[in-house]
Amino acid sequence: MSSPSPRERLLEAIIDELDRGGLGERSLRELAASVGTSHRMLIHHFGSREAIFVAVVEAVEAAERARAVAIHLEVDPAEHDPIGAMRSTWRRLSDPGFAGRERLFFECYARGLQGEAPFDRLLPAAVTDWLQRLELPEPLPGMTKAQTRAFVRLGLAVMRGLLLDLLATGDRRGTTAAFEQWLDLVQRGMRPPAPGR
Amino acid sequence: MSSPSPRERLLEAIIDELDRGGLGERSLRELAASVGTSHRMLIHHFGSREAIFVAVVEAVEAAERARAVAIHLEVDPAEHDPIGAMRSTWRRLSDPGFAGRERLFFECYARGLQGEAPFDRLLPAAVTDWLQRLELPEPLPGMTKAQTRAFVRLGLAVMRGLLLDLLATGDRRGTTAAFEQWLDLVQRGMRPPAPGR
DNA sequence: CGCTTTGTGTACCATGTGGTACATCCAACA
DNA sequence: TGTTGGATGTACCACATGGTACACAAAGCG
Repeated sequence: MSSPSPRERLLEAIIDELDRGGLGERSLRELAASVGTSHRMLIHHFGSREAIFVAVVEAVEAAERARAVAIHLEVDPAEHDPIGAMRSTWRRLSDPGFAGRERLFFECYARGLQGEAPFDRLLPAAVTDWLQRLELPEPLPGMTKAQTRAFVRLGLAVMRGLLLDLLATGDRRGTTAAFEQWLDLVQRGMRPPAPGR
Repeated sequence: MSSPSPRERLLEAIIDELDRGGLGERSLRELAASVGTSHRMLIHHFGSREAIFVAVVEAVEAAERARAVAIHLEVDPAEHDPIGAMRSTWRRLSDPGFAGRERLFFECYARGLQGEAPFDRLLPAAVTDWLQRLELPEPLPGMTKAQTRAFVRLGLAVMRGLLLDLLATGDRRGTTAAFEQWLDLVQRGMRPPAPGR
C-alpha cells in the first residue's frame, strides 16, 4: 500500500510495454524510450540490461505460478466437476486480454529452450510446477496413479498447444471448439467402459 | 546432384548451427564465425542480416511442411489405424535428434507471435497448413464434420503441447506416457458409447 | 541550518554493429 | 593466352550499443 519504489513502477511499465511487442532484440534505449525514461535510469535502477530481463522473467514466472495456484484452488475443492473447472480455465486462458502476457510467456519459454540466460531459469518450473500443483488427491476412476499423472500432464499440454494455436490464428471459436472436443473425450473416457444403457 | 552453390552450403551450415543454440541475438559476425566464414561473406551471399533470417524461416517452414506431408502420407492410406499412425508420429517427433530443429521452430514461432519480421510469416501456415493436410476424408464415427475438424485441431495441439513439455523437461518417458493417455482417450472415445460387451 | 541519500540529466567512453569500397585471387572460358 | 566473373580478405564507415563519470537537484533527517 505504500507508494511503490521507482524501480517497481518502472518494472510494471516495462512489463506492460512488453505485453505489446515482446522484448525481441530491444535495446536499453528503445525500452527506456517506450516507457518514458532514459536508458541511464534503467541502468541505475536495475544495474544492467540483463538484470532487467531477470526481473521480467521473475515477473512472468510469478504470474504463471499465481495462475497455477488460482486454478489449483478452483479445481481442488472436490466439487467433482473437473470438466467445468477445465472449461472455465480455458475460458480464462483464452481471454484476449491475456494474449500479451501469454505471448511474453512463450517468448521467454522459447528463448529458455535455446539456453539463453536468464530465460532458461523459467523452464524447470514451467512444467513441473503445474504438475505438482494439479496433482489430484486420488486417481481418476479406472486409472492408476501414474496414469492419472500422465493424464494431468496431457491436460497441460492441451492447454498450451491450443493457446499456441489461438495466439497464432486468433481463432477463438475454432480453438474453443477443439477444446470442447477435448472435454468430450475426457467425459466419454471417464465413464466406465460399458455402462449398458 | 550438381555441387551446391556456396550460398546453399552456407545456409545449411547456418541452420545446422542454429539447431544448436538458436539464433537469439546473434550478430552477423558471431554467426559467421560459428560457421567458419566472415561476416563479409554472409552479406555477400545473402544481402543482409535480415535476409539470412528470411532464408532460415523459409527453411524451417519447408521442413515443417515436409513433415506435414510425410505424416499425411502415412495417415491417409485408409489403413484404418489412426492410433498407430499417431503413435508413430509422436515417436518420430519426440526423437532427440529432432530436438534442435523443433527448438528452432518454436523460437521462430514465438518471435513471430511478437510480430517480429520475418518470423511472423511463419504463423499463418503453422496451424492451417497442418489442418488442411490432416483433414480426414470422412468424419470420424459419431462426429459431425465440424467436430472431426476440431478433433484434428486438438490432436495438433496435443503434439505441440507435449513437444514443448518434452523440450523443457527432456522427460521423454513422461511425455510419452501422457501421449499414450491421449491415445487411450481417443480409442475409448471412438468406440460407440455403449457397445455392450 | 548542514549533511546525506536518492533520483535524474548530460556528456562521454570503448566496443560492436550492419554494411560498403576496393583490391585481390582463382577458376572458367574464349 | 587473356579476360571475365564470382569468391574472398582487409580496411573502413557511420552509428548504436551497454555502461560510466560527474554534476546537480530534491528530499529526509540530525
